[in-house]
Amino acid sequence: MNQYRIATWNVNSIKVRLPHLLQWLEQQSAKNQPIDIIGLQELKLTEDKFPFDEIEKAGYYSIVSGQKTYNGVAILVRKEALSLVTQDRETAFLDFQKNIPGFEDEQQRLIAATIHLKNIQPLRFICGYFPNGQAVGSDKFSYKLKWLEALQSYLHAQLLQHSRLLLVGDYNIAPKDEDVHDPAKWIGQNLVSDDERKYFFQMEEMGLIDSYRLFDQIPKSFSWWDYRMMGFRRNAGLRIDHILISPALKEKAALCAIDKTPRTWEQPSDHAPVIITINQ
DNA sequence: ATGGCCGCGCGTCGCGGA
Repeated sequence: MNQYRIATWNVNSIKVRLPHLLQWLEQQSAKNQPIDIIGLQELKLTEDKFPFDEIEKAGYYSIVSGQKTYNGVAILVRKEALSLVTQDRETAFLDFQKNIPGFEDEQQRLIAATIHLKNIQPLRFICGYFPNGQAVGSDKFSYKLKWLEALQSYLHAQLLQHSRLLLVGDYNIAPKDEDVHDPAKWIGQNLVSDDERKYFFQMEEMGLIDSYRLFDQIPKSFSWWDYRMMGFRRNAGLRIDHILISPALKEKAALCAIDKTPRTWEQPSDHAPVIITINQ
């Protein structure tokens, strides 16, 4: 059976992490499990500085919404996986969109495109770098909630147009206490507070499914670990990177996993990639 | 021990990250 693998990864600077990205993509291909689409977050550079050529040499087309120093998101698609009619750079990403329509924002946090892979129906792929929020009650937290509010309306409209939709990225929300290494310590804090979790649950009420929880997972599985305090070695992490899928994709989902391998490499991103496997 | 780490920028500390 044909399967496709779709991933998300907050790379925390594409300039610094390009070798890791290329190594990881190569490693997946070598296992005969190539990543067909990947959403990247926290590029921390403008589009003119994005390494399009190196990534294309590795077999991927990219589209980018970049910003100096902060934020920035991209979608990569494996050229070989593209359908015959969308094999060119110009047709690989259809209905390409940067930012949430109608939401004025300097910060580059969202990018979306429709992608036609070989032998399967088109996928609407939305990649988001949700605001961090800094601290509950801060200005940045208000911005986070406004952004989440705008995202809800956008998603509602997108779901009406696209039955096969994925929303991937760094949500900066740990939806449940099982997604938190020490829930008692984190109670009510940024990333975990009810105010932001409410939006995650609203997305689920809209029909979106947290694909990671469709499958058995090891307890205390996380996607981010603080650089400080030996977070990774102590497994003091949070699960804040997610792949939500629309109902039409639920029966097609075969697996969802976090790959901690790149987090063990020298000079890693603080986030690990999350991968969903979709049956044809 | 509530800190400790990173990446970035006209930088050699402050900010943002989560």
